[in-house]
Amino acid sequence: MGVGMKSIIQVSPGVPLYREVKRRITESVRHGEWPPGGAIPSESKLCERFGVSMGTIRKAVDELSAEGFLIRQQGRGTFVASHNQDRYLFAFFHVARQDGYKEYPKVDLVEFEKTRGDTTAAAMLRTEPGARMVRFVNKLELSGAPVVIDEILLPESLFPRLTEKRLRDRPATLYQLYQEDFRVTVIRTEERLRAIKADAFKARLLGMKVGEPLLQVIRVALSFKDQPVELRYSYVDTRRHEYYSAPMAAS
Amino acid sequence: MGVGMKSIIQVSPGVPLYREVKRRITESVRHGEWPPGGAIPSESKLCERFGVSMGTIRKAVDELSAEGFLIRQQGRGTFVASHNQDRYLFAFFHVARQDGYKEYPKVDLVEFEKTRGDTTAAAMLRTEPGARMVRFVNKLELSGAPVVIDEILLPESLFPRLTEKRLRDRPATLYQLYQEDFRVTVIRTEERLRAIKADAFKARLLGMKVGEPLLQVIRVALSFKDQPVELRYSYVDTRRHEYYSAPMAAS
DNA sequence: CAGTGGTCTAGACCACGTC
DNA sequence: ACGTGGTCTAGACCACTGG
Repeated sequence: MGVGMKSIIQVSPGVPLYREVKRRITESVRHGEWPPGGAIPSESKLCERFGVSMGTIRKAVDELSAEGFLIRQQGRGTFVASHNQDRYLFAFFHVARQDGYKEYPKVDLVEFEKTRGDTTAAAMLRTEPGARMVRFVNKLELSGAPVVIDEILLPESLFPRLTEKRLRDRPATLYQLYQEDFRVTVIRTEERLRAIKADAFKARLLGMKVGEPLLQVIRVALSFKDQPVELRYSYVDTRRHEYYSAPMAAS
Repeated sequence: MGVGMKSIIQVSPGVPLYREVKRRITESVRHGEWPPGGAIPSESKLCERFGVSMGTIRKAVDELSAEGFLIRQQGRGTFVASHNQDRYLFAFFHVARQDGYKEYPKVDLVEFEKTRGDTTAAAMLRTEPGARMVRFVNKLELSGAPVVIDEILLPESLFPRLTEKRLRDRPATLYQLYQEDFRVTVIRTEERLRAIKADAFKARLLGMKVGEPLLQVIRVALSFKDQPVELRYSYVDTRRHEYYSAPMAAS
């Protein structure tokens, strides 16, 4: 049938239709039309809505679901990914025991303050230098023993009125809290790793000697359009645990 | 048109056609019909060959190219990924200077022996315990200073007659050597990381003090069907460099 | 059973590379 | 001009989920 009838939606020349469909779907989610965890319209409904054919809808939804943003379930529908789901419990937590056993950590808030980001933090979070930040430190225990310290920096502009109390209420995961309380959805992360010596503060919290090796993970969490939303320094005691890197594909 | 005419290729019920097409394409590459770096037949040719429609071919090639196994180039054709390409130089080398500068390391072979794998190595490489292995150690220099030590274990069954001389000839990358000399193609890797103390051997090679923190990367390289083909222990001096983890998607 | 996503077809035109 | 992959259409049947 070739190009067929004209589509309802307009795109600049050179922009594929399915990209515009992807953009519109993410827009609708961001604007709250379809909440995290909820279903989006069926593929045939989306055809009508956007005036494009099934194949185009499928290509758009295929990619969004490969990016982890939508979740398809045959026979049920397509859902907006939510951090409030089992599948997310270990998606961003990569520490496991050396024998491979994975468990979810018990989290304790040990510090909380409002501060201003230094130049490094401002650069990594793409805020102006000296922007207001929320800074807090969590201690993570596995099988009752402390294994990880997380130092977390959030731009206050994205997380207004985040309180110490809210963090002490033990949200299932931080990224779920970001999503539900602040409509900030973490899509992916970038990480850099180093081996460092434990300082007095970390050694005390982790029950190790000063100077012992510690795995440092510098993580930037990114939302839509690669906007950085969280800077996190993790310190992992790898005497009995390991850090699992995501599988590296050849591409 | 619905199910249309019957396809030439047969599949067990429940196995999608495009999966069978994927399997056949990888088979043809593995059997040497289309060499790494070479072009595979055009999509229309593949339609005839497999007796399926373009859409099905495209879905198969889409996935193989997302897995990094094929490379599409509009207007030119589709090629079998080869480790002998610029894009691969940093695909599996994740160490960069702290300011983000990336360079390709100068490699020196410092040990080479034929040995037998211990139980750990045998388990990770899925060989029988005590299988013959080739073991060698490389020292990697960046900007003239040693930064990484690689200890590499290969099952001799996959790499027969690999000689010390061949490794000293400075192949562009090891994975290129595996591919060209032994038809072993690395598709992806799995990595686990720890922070450890430098021992005397590593401290000497890296020009650091014994006991200084060192990043250990335990990597298993996998080929088709997730067959493990290489076990590598990397030790990275992260005083001036960092280890970049692959981006973590939400899925 | 009706509705969803999953697979598949047989075409068409477009954008790009090469000659 | 020609062949490649990239996009898109308008359908069809299949497999699964839920009432």
